[in-house]
Formats: sequence, C-alpha cells, structure tokens
Amino acid sequence: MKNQEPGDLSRMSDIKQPARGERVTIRTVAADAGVSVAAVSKVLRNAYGVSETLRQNVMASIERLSYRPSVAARGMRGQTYTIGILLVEIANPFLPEVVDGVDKVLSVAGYKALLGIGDSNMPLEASLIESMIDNRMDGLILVAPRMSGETLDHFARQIPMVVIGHHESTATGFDTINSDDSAGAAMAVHAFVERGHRDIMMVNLDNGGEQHTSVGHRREVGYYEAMAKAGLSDRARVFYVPQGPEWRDARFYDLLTAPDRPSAIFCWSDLDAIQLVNQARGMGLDLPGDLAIIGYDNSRVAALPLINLASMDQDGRKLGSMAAEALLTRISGRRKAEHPLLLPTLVARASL
Amino acid sequence: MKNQEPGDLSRMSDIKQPARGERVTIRTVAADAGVSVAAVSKVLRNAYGVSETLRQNVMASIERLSYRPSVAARGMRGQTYTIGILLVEIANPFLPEVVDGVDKVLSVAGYKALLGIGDSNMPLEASLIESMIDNRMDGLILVAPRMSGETLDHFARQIPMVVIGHHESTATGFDTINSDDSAGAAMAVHAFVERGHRDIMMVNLDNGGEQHTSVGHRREVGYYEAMAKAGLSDRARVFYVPQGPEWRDARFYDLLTAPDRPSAIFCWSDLDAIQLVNQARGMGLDLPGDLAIIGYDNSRVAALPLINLASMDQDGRKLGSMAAEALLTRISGRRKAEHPLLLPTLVARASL
DNA sequence: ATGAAAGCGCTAACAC
DNA sequence: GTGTTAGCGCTTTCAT
Repeated sequence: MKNQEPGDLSRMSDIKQPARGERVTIRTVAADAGVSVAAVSKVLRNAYGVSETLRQNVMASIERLSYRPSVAARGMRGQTYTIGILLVEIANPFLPEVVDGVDKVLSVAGYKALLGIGDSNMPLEASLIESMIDNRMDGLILVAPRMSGETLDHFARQIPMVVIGHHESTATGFDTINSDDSAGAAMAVHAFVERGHRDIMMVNLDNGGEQHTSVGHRREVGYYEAMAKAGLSDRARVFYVPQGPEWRDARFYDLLTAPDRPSAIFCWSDLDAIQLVNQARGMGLDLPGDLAIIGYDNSRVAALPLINLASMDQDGRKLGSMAAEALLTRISGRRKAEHPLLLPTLVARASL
Repeated sequence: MKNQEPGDLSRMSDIKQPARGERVTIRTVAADAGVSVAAVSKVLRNAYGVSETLRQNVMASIERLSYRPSVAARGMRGQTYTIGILLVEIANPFLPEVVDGVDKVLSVAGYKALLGIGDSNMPLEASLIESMIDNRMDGLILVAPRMSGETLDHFARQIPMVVIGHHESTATGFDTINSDDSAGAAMAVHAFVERGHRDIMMVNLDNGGEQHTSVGHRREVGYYEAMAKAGLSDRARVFYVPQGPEWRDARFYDLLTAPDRPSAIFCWSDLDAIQLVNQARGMGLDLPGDLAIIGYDNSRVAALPLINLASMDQDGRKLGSMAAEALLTRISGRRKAEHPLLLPTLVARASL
C-alpha cells in the first residue's frame, strides 16, 4: 500500500507479480496465522521454544500462502542453506559423478547446491569463490582447484570449505578429500609388471614443474615408487603433454613413432588416454599387443566397446558424498582438518 | 564492538574472521573515504551524480580495504548481478558449450552465472529454480527443462527468463532460443536420400507421447516432413528407446538384427547414436556400407576417429550467447517475447 | 511460550 | 554533487 505509486517501474512490484496482492513475506504469514514474525521465524528454523499448536498453525499458513523464505534476507543474519560447488571445468566426465554424490548427501540435510564453472582459469575461479562468499553461502566444495594453498587458506578463513582432487594434507583450515593417487598409479604399474611389461612409461600433464598439489603429480610420485619397487627405476620415464589440446596430436604422434616406444603406458587421465588409443589404433597398432594402456577416471567413453580402455576408477560419487559430509560437520562447528584418501580400483579392459 | 560477546558462536564474527577488526561493509568504506554510504553506493553502481574526485577517493578506499559488496544485501533492494543457469543434467556433452557461450556474454556485462543441476528430475528442477529466485538472482536461463509451459510461465512471472532447447514459440512471458530442430532432421534425411537411401528410420527418445515441446519431438516432425517431401512417407518409421539406459542395449540389438533393418538411421542424439555405432560395429556391420548413421549434437566423442559419427551440429556456444543477450535485454526492461531458431549444420563423417 | 524491536548491508528517495 | 534516512525480509536478543 505504500510502494505502489503508479509510476513505479521496479520489477518485483509492477511487472513480475501476479496482479493481485503483494509479495508473500514472513509478515504476511505472521498476519495470516495471527502470530508474531518471531514465531514464524522459529518455526522455519525448527528453533527451540514453540508449542506444537502454534507450529501446526504456522505451517498451515505457510502452505496456504505458498510462502518461501528469501535466501538473500536470511543470509544477512543466519544461514542460507545453500552451498557452492566450484568445478575446474565442466567438460571432464569425472565431475558429474562428484556433483551427484554431493547432491545426494546435501539434499537429505535440507541444503541446496549451486555450481560455478572455473573454466580452468584461475582469476575466474577466485572471483566465483568470492561471489559465492558474497552470496552468503554456508560452505564451499572446490573440485580440483588450480590455486595455491595460500589462496585456499585465505578463502577458508572466510567460509567453511572442503577441497576435492587437490593434495594439501597439511592444511589446517580446510579438509581435503582425495583418491589415493599414488597408490592408484602403483596399481597400474603392478598390473603391467604382472603381465610381463618392463618398459612402462607414464604420460602426465605438463604443469611447468609447479603444482605439487595436483593429482597428476601424486600419480607421478606413485609411478616412480612402484617402478623402483619393481626394480625398474632405470626404465622409468615420464612423457609430458601440454595443457592446451593444440599440440597434443603431434606430441602423441612423436611418442608413438619413436624408436624407443614403450610397451606400456600409464596415462594420468582418460582424456589423454582415449586420444592415445585413437591415434595408436589409427596407426595400425594392436592394443595391447603392440602397446598396453591404462587410463585414469574410468569415464563412460573408456567403457565403450570401440574404445575399451582399461582405467583406474576413483569413485567420484563417493568422493563427492564424503566431501559433503565433511562440509556439513564443518559448518556445524568442527575445526580440526581431515584429509582422508580413498583407494581406487583397476577396471581391466581390452587395452591392458 | 557490540556483537563480540565472549560466548558468541556465530561463524562470521568469532570463528572465520581474521583476528583483527570486523567485517568490511559499505560503512567501513564510507568512513575510510570520509564520505557518506550513499556516495559509496553510487560509485559501486556507476550511478549518475558523483564527482570524479569523490569517485577516485572511494575507489582507493575500496581497494585498500579490499571491500566487496554483499550480494545478499544488494539483493534485498537492487540487483545481484548474478544469473542462474539450470541444466537438465550435467553429463550431456552438449551442455558445456552452452554454458561457455553464456559465460562469455555475461562476463563482459559484469554478471556472474551460478548453475543448478536438475538431474533429469522435475521436482528438483522446480526447487532449484525457486532457490535461484529466493537468492534474488537477476534472471534465469533454463536449458532443456522438462516442465510444462504452464510451470515455465509461472516462474517467468517472477523473474526474467530465457529457455534453451525447449520449443514454446507461443510463450509470451519468456524467450526461447532453439536450434531449428525440424530443419536439422530434414537435412539429415536429405543427406541420406542424396546417397541413395530409401529405407531411412529415425531413433527417438520415448517420452510417453507427451512433451510436444521437446527437441526430440521437433526432430521427429522434421523427419516425417522430409520423408514425405522425398516421396518416402510409406517408409517412414520411428523407433523409440526408453529413457533409462537399462534396456537400451537390448532394444538396439533387436533393431540391428531385425529382418527389416533400415539402411540408414537418423538418431535424435549422439548419446544414443554412439551406442548404436558401437553395437553395430561390434556385430560386424560395416558403416556406412550395411548401415549409415547420423547423430545430433556433434559431441566430442562423435569426432573421435574410432567412432567417426556424422552428426548435426547445433552450435551450443551460439545458443548460449544468444540466450545471455536475450536475458540481458529482458532484465533491462524488454517485455515482448522472442523465439529465434538457429540453423544447424551437418558434419559429415565416416558413418554417413 | 510468545512477541517487540533492533539490526544485518545495502539501495533509493529525498533533502540540502 | 553529496548526505540523511527509510526500508528490503529475515534472525535474534530480550522482555513479557
């Protein structure tokens, strides 16, 4: 009755709202139920100190008016019951599973998840995180972030946070949930050794020597350790592929045609392994006769009969649900950091 | 100085904040710059009526204090500069491109996008949309939503909205951006006819006869029209596959071994087409000798040499950027609905 | 057990 | 051009 001047052009009141009536707020509900706004608020949050009758009463009004609390307004004082998930990028087939696992846990706890896509771009990642903090989200789950431990710490000081796919086992401000990447690499190496291979190479992403926190680096460490244990230290070698997809074809061509081509390749990710399988077969190589390959992530495409790529499965769904559970306990007050590792499994297929 | 009782357990003030000082708000900045909060607010929004000196002054303070406005608080009166994107599901390889296109346009306009994943589940979709509205987002882009036009209208009344991959050309409350799906289907049929095929089948998703708004339905319409134009109405037939992946293998097996197996198949999506290619080759069929196949979406996997699936490309990036542009003009006041169609292109590969 | 009232951080009238 | 101030819808003391 006060903000309805004829000239009012504000969206909510003039254009969007159905003709009749104003927006339903906590006050509308309170009036309808004949109680105070404080009472309604308490019912909303299942807070202590409301009689069952009042509760029923308020619930009925909420239902009748189809009232929904404004998350924005809630965020100004209490919780928003919304958490943010930051993904490095959206195209990696491993990520949907993680999101799925997170959602499953969150939904039963009454939380909702909103995602941000970092696009493999650090400044964007940081600005999305800030945006999520500014939205007053209750917590954050970061998946394979590119930033430094310092930056992560900086954000963790502002909001409860759990990180997946980024090794930082000494961090005290946030939790990390990871696949045991070095164990996974070792399992791949063992599988090759068992089948008689000695010339086993690893293909890893070139991160310019930095990023000791990346999953790729942990897999490389595991590879070297396993090669050593098998007495193959002198045969151990890592072939690096550049970040962008541009030169990958040529690099792989060089690798596959080199005189010292290995008999087995452990590849840091299915993304590259699938490309490798395609190029190798395209050149007439027999898999695994001429070359055995194991990838990482057990993505859908790897399972296609025409690809048939053996791969390490790190159970993204489980990683996601563990992260969500960790975040919830962190939101409700836990301070001590946790850094569990999950053992991956080998999915043997024709390429092995 | 007032909300720092020793027993205070609220996260923001007691646990998360760095030891020194309180949260930086617009008031902190105003005090630091020696101006009013209104002045700061105006600088923040590039509003009319601030002197250049004051502006510089405020910007310096903002920088110095590394202040960021609270989206939640902004949302209570003005804009949040955040828009929501709702995806049916996250696994479809076509979606990343769309998101990419949206982001590109939004970022230059100073907006951020947050995603919700519907998981092919209508109630979840609806609750995510409500959550986005409750977060006071400035607008919504829905990608291939499953809900009815009525439900969409209901939401569009509450928030500026643009829909991708859902045909509703008579909608007045929101825009739709689509590939010209019937034209795409016709192009596929023509390509087959040109190559001498007469027994051309379409494979479509079974939606229980409903969903006349789905892209699959439009493609089916285009298929029938094109078959009629080619004088092949009597040969036209559509083979339906169930929604879940469970029975798909068996269905495709039946299709591929049937005595009246077609010589060419136009498949509503790469997702199914890729599976079809795998099963057909696995049975020893020659592609395209024994069977020609065209998919839809031109996904990455289709382009792999070992798959080599011809496919209709609907340029997801373009769809995304058009949607973002439409949303921005809608946010700034446009009321008339727009329903543009984008012509897809055929990417010919070995399966054709 | 219930309610009144003081903010939360911002925007937008409206004064000056 | 700049400042004052009244809310936005909610949570949370603190009375009652």
